[in-house]
Amino acid sequence: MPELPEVETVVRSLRPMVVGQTIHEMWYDWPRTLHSPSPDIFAARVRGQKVHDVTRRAKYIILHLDHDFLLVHLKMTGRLYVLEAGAVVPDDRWIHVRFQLDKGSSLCFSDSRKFGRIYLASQVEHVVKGIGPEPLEADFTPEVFFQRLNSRDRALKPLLLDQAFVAGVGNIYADEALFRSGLHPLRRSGTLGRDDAYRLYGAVRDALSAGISHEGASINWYRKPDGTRGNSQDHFFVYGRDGQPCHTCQATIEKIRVGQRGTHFCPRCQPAHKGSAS
DNA sequence: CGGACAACCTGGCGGC
DNA sequence: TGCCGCCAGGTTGTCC
Repeated sequence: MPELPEVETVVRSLRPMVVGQTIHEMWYDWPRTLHSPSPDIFAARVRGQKVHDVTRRAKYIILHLDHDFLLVHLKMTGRLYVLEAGAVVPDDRWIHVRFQLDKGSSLCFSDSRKFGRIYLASQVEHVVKGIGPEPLEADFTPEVFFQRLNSRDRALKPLLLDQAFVAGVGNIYADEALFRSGLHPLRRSGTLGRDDAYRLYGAVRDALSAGISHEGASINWYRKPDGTRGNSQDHFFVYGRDGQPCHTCQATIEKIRVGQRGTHFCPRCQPAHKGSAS
């Protein structure tokens, strides 16, 4: 579910609520959510540690503690939010982990599909391994992107979804970025010229930035930590718009399968290329 | 290296 | 209303 914009929105919302608070106790009812260390060790080790910052790397939410990093990956349906003491308890039967904070407040991890994972590690790198560049960071330049694209020969859609290639892009923003670039999802990465690559570079960054400015997309499960919805879904060009007219050219948006993932594109704005398989 | 597919899980929705 | 199959924002491991 959550991609870079959604995770970034959660991080920004959570940071002022949990920084400075201490984790006093941990409760859980689905052991597999606690990836590592094992639940009993996890609980003992996290107890008493204070939260100093909340940041993001790729789609991981990172809580900086006294001696460790607490990492949360929301996967498809995970939610992370703070419940203040005395607050109206939400009707949420999918809470699987709770961290008791100061003055009766708690940090809740809810996840209906139970794909989400929580880690406790002394180094972020022990958990986040082999991840590609952050697309919104300064060291990610259009020339670097061009070189990376040309060093591979893969359809653009699955390549953008590959976290080792570029961090944080998921199914929604991959489709949105490809539309913004005018490139077909099946176009082979090795066939891109410098101009194409630079255009895609800008499109990826613009799509992600727009997602952040709209506080993420709430299509189904995603909610901001305060329980409200993001608005990014109201600004999509192609995702979920199959059968509807393209905002740019009025052609009908199509949906195909690429690498087992639903893929939306405009057949007129993103024409097939001799270098693509369709 | 790239592609296909199964797993991990549950809920919502469309179709009959 | 009930049941069934399909779909879903992610990632990992296996096999070819």
